[in-house]
Amino acid sequence: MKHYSKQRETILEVLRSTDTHPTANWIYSEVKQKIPNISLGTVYRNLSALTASGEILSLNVGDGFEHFDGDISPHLHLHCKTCGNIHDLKLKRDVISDLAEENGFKTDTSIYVAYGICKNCKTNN
Amino acid sequence: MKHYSKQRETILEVLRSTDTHPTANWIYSEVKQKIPNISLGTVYRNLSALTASGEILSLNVGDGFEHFDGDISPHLHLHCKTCGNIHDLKLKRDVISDLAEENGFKTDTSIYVAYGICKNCKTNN
DNA sequence: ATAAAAACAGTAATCATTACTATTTTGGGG
DNA sequence: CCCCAAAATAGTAATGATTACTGTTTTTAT
Repeated sequence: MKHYSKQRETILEVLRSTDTHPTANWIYSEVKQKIPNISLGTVYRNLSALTASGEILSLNVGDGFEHFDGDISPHLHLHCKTCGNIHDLKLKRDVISDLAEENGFKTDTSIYVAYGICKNCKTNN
Repeated sequence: MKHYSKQRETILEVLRSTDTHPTANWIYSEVKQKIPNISLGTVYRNLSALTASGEILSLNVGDGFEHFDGDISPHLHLHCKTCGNIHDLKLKRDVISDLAEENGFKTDTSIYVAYGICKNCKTNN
């Protein structure tokens, strides 16, 4: 097990303790409660490093923000255009990645985003 | 069939004539050859409108640019981290969207991106 | 033909992200 | 324990893709 800086460990903790797919800025404000003088640049740098090493996922749903996900198991992201939330749907198998591999593409990460309206928003409107 | 402005029609033509998943700026420079005084803002505005109406897809692979796709049939996007190209892989059925619908999420668009190394780059390195 | 609405060109502003710099922390020998 | 080089950090400045704004032109409906 690698040895991380306190900053990186706290960033990972914070990210893994939520399923809200937060932005860098949200993570920054959370981590700041534990490390008050942490820099926003440090948050960005560590999130980039963690993404590059495959420990977390980076997700872009087209709202102008990069979102991060501490759950790297294969799952769908359902982005509701009404409430704006990103819901998860676990997959038994990463069927899309399988398909890519069958066609000669060596995958290391796969991101799925479906856009529409979630169950909650459908029934409440 | 709706009546579009010359600008919007040209933007659609340009986008549909390529499978390179271009950026707004690339589309702008192409359309400029046909409409020399078109404004970059016009390109952005029309791409947004076309995306909102579902006539084209907006795609974000994490390179800092928004990419656009004139092909709205279900397919994977394979983003090669070596050559940077986005390759397409056609799907017979939109299995992921089906799964989302089965779970109560009403989809209108689904975007799939797999990250890795494409066939070309694998054999040439 | 005319007026209201929509789209446009051109330009200015925004702001999430990245780059930079001086300082601090870390880890490995000796 | 002490030294030094490498890595990480805090704080701040810069970047640049995208959006917003404004005055003008084009379209649409009556």
